[in-house]
Amino acid sequence: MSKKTTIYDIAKELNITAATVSRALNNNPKISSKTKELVFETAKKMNYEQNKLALALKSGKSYNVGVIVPRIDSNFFSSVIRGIEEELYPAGYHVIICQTHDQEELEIKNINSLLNAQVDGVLMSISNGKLEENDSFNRLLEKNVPLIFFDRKKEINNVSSVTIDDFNGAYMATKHLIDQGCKRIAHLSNNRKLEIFRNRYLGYKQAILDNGLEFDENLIEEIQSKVLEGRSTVKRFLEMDRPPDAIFSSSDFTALSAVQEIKAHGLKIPEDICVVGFSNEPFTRFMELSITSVDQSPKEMGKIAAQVFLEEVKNSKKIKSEKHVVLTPELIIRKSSLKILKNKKAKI
Amino acid sequence: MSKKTTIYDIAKELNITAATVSRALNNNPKISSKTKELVFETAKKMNYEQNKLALALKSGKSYNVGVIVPRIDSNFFSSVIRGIEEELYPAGYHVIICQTHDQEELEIKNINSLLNAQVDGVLMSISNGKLEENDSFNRLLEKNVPLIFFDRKKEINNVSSVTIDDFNGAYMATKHLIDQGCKRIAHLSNNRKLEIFRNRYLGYKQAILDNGLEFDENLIEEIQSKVLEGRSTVKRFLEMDRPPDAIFSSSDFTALSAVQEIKAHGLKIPEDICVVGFSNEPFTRFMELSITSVDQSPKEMGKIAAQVFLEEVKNSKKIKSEKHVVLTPELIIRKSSLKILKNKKAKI
DNA sequence: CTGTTAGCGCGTTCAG
DNA sequence: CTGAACGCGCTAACAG
Repeated sequence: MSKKTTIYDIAKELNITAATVSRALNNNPKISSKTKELVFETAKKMNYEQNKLALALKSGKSYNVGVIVPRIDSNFFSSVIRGIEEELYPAGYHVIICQTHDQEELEIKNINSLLNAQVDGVLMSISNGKLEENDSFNRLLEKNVPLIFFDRKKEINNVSSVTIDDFNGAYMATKHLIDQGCKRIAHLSNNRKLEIFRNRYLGYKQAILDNGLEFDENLIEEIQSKVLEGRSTVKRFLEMDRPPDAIFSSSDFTALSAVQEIKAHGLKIPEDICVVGFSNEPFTRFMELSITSVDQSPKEMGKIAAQVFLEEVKNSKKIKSEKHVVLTPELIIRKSSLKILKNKKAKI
Repeated sequence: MSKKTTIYDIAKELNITAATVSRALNNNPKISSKTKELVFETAKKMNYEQNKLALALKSGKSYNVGVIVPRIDSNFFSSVIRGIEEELYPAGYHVIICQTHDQEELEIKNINSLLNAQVDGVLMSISNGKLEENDSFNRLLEKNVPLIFFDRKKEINNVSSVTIDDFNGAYMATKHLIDQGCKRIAHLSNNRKLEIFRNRYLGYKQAILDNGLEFDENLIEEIQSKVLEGRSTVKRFLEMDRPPDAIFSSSDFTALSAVQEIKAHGLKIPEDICVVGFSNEPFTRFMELSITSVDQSPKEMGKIAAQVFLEEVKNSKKIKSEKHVVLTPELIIRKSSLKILKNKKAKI
């Protein structure tokens, strides 16, 4: 109701200029401490609050940062966001969260909207599209809007990224299955045009080869990470002449569907077949049959992505240089893959 | 890199005034269609894009709307948000999502931040705090920022809300358990200072009383909706002299913990004890032992909340009037409570 | 140390 | 139908 008080109001109150008030409020050293005090006092008294919009117009900065993720209802992404928030709020930034639902058109729309909202930067995990000639990234770069990828990245000049070592995570997971005595390990993959899934595939493959197991293309399938779609693939696996004795999934959600399908077939986990997922979603721990998974320290990832952004903003004048942070994944071993007791160090 | 083109640039290009350009762009009827065409053409040619910040400063509108939820990694809230987005994006608004993590201090901080960001409205589901003398809501109202509650609301003058009929949802769920032959139905409640949990409690109670069952206070416990906290309570229930034969939980997450604890005790679901949750989170469907739950049509809820907001903005001059939309919940019956085959209509 | 002036980009009178 | 001028709230440049 009551009109917002501006620096002019408090200037009039004190018989000084708005400029002086502005300087005082910004702690400009050229202002006498007396007037500063006075200004701060009456500012408080009059319930003054800085108009961010005017500041934004003037400075060209909106203090808004866009975060684009495939979806927010996976613990991985919501945790990354949490990390970003924790780092960015104290720095005075706001976070605008957008979802692509893995649709490229939405991704482009989101980028345009954020550009339109004059965001100071964009932190994103790219969507699962064809990705061939999507130039929306370039539009960001043209406008000099810092862009930082996390998790799902793409190689672009001058664009920094924060990821985990997906190759190694997959390698560890597969090696663990091999250590458990598994000989035919299937892999539920995902769109391998995305680096993360390609790297998980490669890590899996390397572990197979390094350990003298047979590498069988038939045991690999590229599916969407939807719970239901995974089941048919697993069904096919189980009905093979030589079915797998383990499944390494590049997603916890497909790992879940694998568990369901395996049980439906009357097989036992981990006795008949072991299962390992990826992401360490909370449900993998809470299930009665807990699922082994690879943790990606998502909150940490978000924090670091935010830090990289803040640095880029600070050094905006200097020549941009890419920064690529790679976090180390951790294998969380649970029931779904634990055939052998830890201390036995069995050798099959 | 290249300076953004403004209406001045395109004015100079055409030897007219910025004002004319502005009017043309806004389809002001007083502009000749010829100049309009011309303006639109060159605007496109010069890659003109409206500076929202300037517009915001001028109009006092930021075209940003704040959405505050306890957390985003529950399907319920992320679906509500999805609904809000679908309604608000086409109207030119952006959505800033904030999480309270059920901490009142964060709630207050979020409101202040949003206020600071000059949002045009706030849609929120209140947090699980003491809630006694929290005046941050009033600060919104004082500044005439439309506030709309969804799901978790609070009675405040001039504040609209969108909720489901929690009483009835709980009543239906409890009645269903009674129809299944259950006689001692426990209730996992939650902070009953929040209307939703109070109403679910009341619906449960009413169903018990209406059907001549014994209402036993010992079978009710007010817990946080954390998976782990629930287990100890269920443990206590199961170790009673006369343990319950059903559990109605006001949250799917505690329902999940109940299932785990019951299984750990070697009891069978639904034969020995039935379980019903609330919210219809996806995992209730995907679990091997699927859980009966009450669906809250979250996306619909989000859409309606957004519509109510848009209306309030449109009629900002008129006297504000509260609007309270109450959606009808739906009981989704699954394995965890299905003792009796549907068609038998048994009567115990 | 502080006042004056100007401009960020837009919409909106008020004239013509 | 269109131009000139102003103001939104703030900061930065230039004076003094």
